[in-house]
Amino acid sequence: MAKTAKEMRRNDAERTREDILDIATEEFAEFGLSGARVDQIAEKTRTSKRMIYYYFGDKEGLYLHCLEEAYRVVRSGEGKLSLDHVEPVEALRQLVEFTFDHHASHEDFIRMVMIENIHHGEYLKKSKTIRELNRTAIANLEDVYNRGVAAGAFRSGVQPIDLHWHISALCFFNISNRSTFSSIFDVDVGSDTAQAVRRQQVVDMIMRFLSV
Amino acid sequence: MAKTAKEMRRNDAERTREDILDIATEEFAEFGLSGARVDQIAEKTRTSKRMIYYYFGDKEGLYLHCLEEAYRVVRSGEGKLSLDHVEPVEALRQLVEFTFDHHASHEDFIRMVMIENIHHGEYLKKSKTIRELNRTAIANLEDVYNRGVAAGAFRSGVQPIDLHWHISALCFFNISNRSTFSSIFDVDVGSDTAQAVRRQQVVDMIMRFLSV
DNA sequence: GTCTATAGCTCGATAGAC
DNA sequence: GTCTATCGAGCTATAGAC
Repeated sequence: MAKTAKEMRRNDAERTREDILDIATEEFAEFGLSGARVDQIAEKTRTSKRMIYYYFGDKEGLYLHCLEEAYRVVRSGEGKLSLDHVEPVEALRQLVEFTFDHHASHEDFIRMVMIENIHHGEYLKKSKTIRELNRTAIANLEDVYNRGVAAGAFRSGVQPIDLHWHISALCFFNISNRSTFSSIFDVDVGSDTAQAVRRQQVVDMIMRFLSV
Repeated sequence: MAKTAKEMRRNDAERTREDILDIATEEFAEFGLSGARVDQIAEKTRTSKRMIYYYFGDKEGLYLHCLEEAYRVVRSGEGKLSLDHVEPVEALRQLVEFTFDHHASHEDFIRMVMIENIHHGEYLKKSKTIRELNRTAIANLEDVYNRGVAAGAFRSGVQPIDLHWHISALCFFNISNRSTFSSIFDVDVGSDTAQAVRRQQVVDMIMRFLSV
């Protein structure tokens, strides 16, 4: 079915918005909120600075939209994991490995979260969208954990949110502090072999944390 | 003994430098390298913008000196721990608790490291000083770990640097991602009770990681 | 205190679909 | 005529530097 001219134009508008968001995310992730330059973002898009202000109001509005988009991408990736019919120990292992790999392949997301923490989370606070996106992340984990406790595989008494905290901490730090850690200890913690060891250790650590 | 006029002046100069460094660290830690304002730093010191450029060359030079100073403060704090005559399990517990508490009470340091990671560690790379400061941090840990293995309390085969990585990850993330984590899950992860639980869990996690 | 570059931001206008 | 997406030029404040 042929699109009407109006739809065509709306799609173009939508593509323009997405183009701006993609480029802006790269720039904010690389240089931070204050370091990123609206001029630079505009130059890299196929549109103009005028359109950035037209669609997003100001630099901070653009940043907030980029932050929301970054969370959306990551959580939608997590949503694709279906662990309902996997036995709990194996399910948890898969969940941890997935988080580790996913964070490693979404460095822009990690950097956006770092930057947002530098800003004391003030933009995230404004976004109902992001909070809603994350609620479901805990639900999956809680299900796996509860099944594991019921099966006698995990000790009881651990809060799902605490478990999530530990998984996040290990997988997040792996990317966020790679530069300084490598530099200080003169090792390349990002190398394939180093990452394989790290991945195994993180899984091991979470498993041991839950073992009875 | 009375100081000569020349010594007095040197002390004043030293105090001026330290004053600038202290204020600048606060500003960089709060706003980042690009976000911090030289004007603002100058205004908060008891000296002038002219002196900042006199002592530190430019904004980036000032930033690098602040980064070095932040590492110096933290590592000198760690140096005060003497664990040589404490039995290994207890020594490790103290070391983890110390790291946890120390990071929690030096938020500016955490933020400087976050900011430096956003900059891909490019300034840290330039600083021989910082790398040298950190070498000794591993040595203490290695001694405790080796004694634990010899005593049959820890499993063998763990690299001291990996152990350090895990301790750092958990203690660092606890501060670095506090804002976004609290916001997303509508909990105050920084509250006293939450921190007490977290501290215990982190110790537990490291102990379980090393248990035979 | 002063200089200069540049940052974020805005205005006026236009082309094309209805 | 109206509305929406778009553009280029330019304004104003302020940053780093000396």
